[in-house]
Amino acid sequence: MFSKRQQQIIETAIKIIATNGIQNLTTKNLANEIGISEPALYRHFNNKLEILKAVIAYFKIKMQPASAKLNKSANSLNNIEKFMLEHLKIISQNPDFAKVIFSEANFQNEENLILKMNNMMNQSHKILETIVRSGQQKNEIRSDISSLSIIRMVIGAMRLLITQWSMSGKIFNLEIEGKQLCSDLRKIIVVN
Amino acid sequence: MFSKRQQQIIETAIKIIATNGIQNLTTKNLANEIGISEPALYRHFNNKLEILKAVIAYFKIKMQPASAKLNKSANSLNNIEKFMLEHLKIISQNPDFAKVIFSEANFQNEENLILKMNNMMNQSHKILETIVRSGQQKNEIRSDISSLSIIRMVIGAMRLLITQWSMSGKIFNLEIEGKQLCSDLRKIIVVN
DNA sequence: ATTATCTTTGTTAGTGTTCACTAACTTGGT
DNA sequence: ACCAAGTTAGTGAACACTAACAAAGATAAT
Repeated sequence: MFSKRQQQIIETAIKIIATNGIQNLTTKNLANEIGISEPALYRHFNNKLEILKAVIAYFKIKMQPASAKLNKSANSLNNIEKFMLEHLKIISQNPDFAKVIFSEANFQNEENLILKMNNMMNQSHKILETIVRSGQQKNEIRSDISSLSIIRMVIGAMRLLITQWSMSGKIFNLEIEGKQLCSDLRKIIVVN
Repeated sequence: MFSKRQQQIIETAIKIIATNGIQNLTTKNLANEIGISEPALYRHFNNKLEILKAVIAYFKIKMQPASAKLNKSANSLNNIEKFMLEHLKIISQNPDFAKVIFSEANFQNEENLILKMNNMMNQSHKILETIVRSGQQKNEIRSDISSLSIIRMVIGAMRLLITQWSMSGKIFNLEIEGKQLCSDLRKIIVVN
């Protein structure tokens, strides 16, 4: 899909956005950071927008394993736990992702980028929705609260946790804190 | 605090950010939208950064009433509900806020702006923390889950709801959907 | 094995456009 | 007469991107 050089450009772009903000992602900074000239970038991407699109596609590829590991037949509470922890693990291993991934607003000016970003997010939501719904049917998850609310709590809390981790300068262990959040979420949605 | 003209500049800046993204907040667009010349802006703010600082200060002023209405002696669950609904009400009445308020990443390049934005957010968190802690002490809120997790669920779910509302083009009623989320949150944290 | 050709990937130097901001002047109210 | 708040015209710097050329490696003909 992406050549070695393209991957290097994408990863460097992510690094720049994460450390200095998207305003500092200029062709000049990007080329300097890699150690090539500006026009060399255009041998690998048609324009800057294509680079941003590639960044989003790159996220998608990297995040896919988090959902792939789910086993639909397993206990739904365990699946939610796995869903959360796998996501947190990937973010934890790719710290630069955190700052970029929740800054949808940064891509606001380009219709296509918003759509791509939203699609990526919605994909995760839909997977979680399937788990929650089946959990409620199997009477593993309480049904006196709407599945939509549960999804909003799970994803909302998870995203906030990641944001807090990123904003704090990663002073706490994301996966450990995630496990605490996970077990608390489990307690409140489980059927007694 | 802010003169009439300054307020107009701030509100127009928010409008531009909300509709076209922060990349389109240029002195030219801002001046054109107001109907004055670019240099006229500089009669009211020293530079563009001061305008962005004013935008954040403006949010702070507008959001304050949401916390001011809380009654510390009241039932903590009612207080949480009021906390959420008052916030949603203000966002609902100022739809442009939504797109700007959660785009902290946009201000990433300016140290001071991040700090100001974070302070604003943390203020809300601390107020909610006080409510939750006292609710657990009064045995109105269950204590087998950490207050931190509860705060993350409440604020996380609320922020996600606002994001979804904003991203969807406001196709649903934020306050009605908020009430549903609120009552579900209440059910799961209440002591039975 | 050597030479010729093509393709890929890089370079230097420069384009027009847009940016935030300024100098200097004007107008209108007190 | 003064001062706040506007104007026109223009600044240098930074932006994404391009034209033209150079080097190096792979392929293929001699």
